[in-house]
Amino acid sequence: MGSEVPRPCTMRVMLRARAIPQATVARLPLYLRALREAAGSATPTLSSEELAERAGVTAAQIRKDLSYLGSYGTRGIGYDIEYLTKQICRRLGLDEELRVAIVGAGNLGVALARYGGFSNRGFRVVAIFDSDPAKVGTTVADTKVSSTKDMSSLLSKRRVDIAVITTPAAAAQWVADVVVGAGVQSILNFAPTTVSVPEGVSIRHVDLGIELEILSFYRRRVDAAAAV
Amino acid sequence: MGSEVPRPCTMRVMLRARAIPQATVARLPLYLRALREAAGSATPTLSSEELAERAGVTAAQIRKDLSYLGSYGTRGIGYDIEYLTKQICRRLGLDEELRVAIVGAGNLGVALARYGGFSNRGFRVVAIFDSDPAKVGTTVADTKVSSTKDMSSLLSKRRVDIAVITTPAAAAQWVADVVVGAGVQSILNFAPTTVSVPEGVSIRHVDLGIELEILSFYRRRVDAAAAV
DNA sequence: GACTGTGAAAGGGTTCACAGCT
DNA sequence: AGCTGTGAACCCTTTCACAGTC
Repeated sequence: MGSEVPRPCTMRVMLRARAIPQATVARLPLYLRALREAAGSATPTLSSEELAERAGVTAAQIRKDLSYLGSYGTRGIGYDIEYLTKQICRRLGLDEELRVAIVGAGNLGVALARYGGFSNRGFRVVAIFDSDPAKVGTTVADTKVSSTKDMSSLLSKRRVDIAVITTPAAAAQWVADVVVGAGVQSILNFAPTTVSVPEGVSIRHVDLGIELEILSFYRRRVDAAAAV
Repeated sequence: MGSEVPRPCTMRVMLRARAIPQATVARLPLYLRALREAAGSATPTLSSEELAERAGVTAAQIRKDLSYLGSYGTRGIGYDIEYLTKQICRRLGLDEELRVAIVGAGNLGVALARYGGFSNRGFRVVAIFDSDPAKVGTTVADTKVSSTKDMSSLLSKRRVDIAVITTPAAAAQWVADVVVGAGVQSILNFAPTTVSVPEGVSIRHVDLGIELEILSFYRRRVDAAAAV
């Protein structure tokens, strides 16, 4: 995954609780996913070791990470699946529905709009935009595609929390500027280019080509290992 | 960024050159992208500061990272765009075409197959698989969709380097097992579940829901900042 | 006995600051 | 003068090991 989020100074904002390290924040959703998978299992509790196994990290890591949230486990027993799930959700701000807009109704944009993983995780796609007049007015996954000309007004009217950019690289910075101008403070960028945003706005980058290029590097190393 | 790649021990394999830190490897593709964007510019060279600006990192970081590759810059001048591009490509193993298979011809799989960013970056989609008989035989982006039953044989016959998993979560582990069994050593997993692979196989995870959940956390923090 | 929570130690990664080249 | 390359300092993250609790 590509990513950059908080300036160190943004973190210092947290006054009350222990600050949660970035690295931990990035893993909490992983634990959440593992907990949901485990929700149907026989026992209502889970040890750090079992959770670690499911999430693909070490048990010590789990315990350390969860300790930043508070003491939600029981010594000698483990963690209550349902309770821990609720606590992590709360800490991630997932206890209220988050409203998502997708900008760019190309293949990827449409794929994301139809992606089932959003709705059952508390996200709702409330707007889809495209600059192509032929696409404007069509319906994708129960949502009408709007013109990018109307972005500014519609973004605030529909109270969008997160904007997902799936336009070509050339349009990405412009889209980000408009979106930020409309008050959106969180952006997920799939366009293969660097996008800059003002202080206080969070942006994460996902570049499919980059993921493949990183794999390419380690492929070579593996070959070398085989050759030794 | 979702991801896990090399056990620490895998790194120790490198005998000849200075080992390149993981964090640096993950940034090299970023520099590559920035260099390509700068390729059309007036000057044939670029300072670490200019490159940093384009890639969204600090100049010191650029210099440190590039120093792991060798001394490819010129003091007082900067880096030659074309030469540096070539060197990074070589180090990432991108000087030969890499052959990609996509498993799962749903919305996301099709979007990826059609994604232009692959071909112009040296990747070639040579196979697409799906378990749905209705999809098998159809053509997506000039490639015939094959049955997942034929994966094992086709993966080796077509010399696939990297497998991309875009199936539902329930099928992901099975797909990974088959793919690894066929000799593929690099996997990019989009299924929202943890997949385990044997030592020596590289896997990276991209989970769209997780990216949104991470953004959700920092959204809260930003609100807190505004409130202070 | 089993398992969590956490200080302390170890390990990586980033930033600094400047020596060294052109 | 301008900019790279790099040891050293700093900071963040992970791992260890064990005290604390059920």
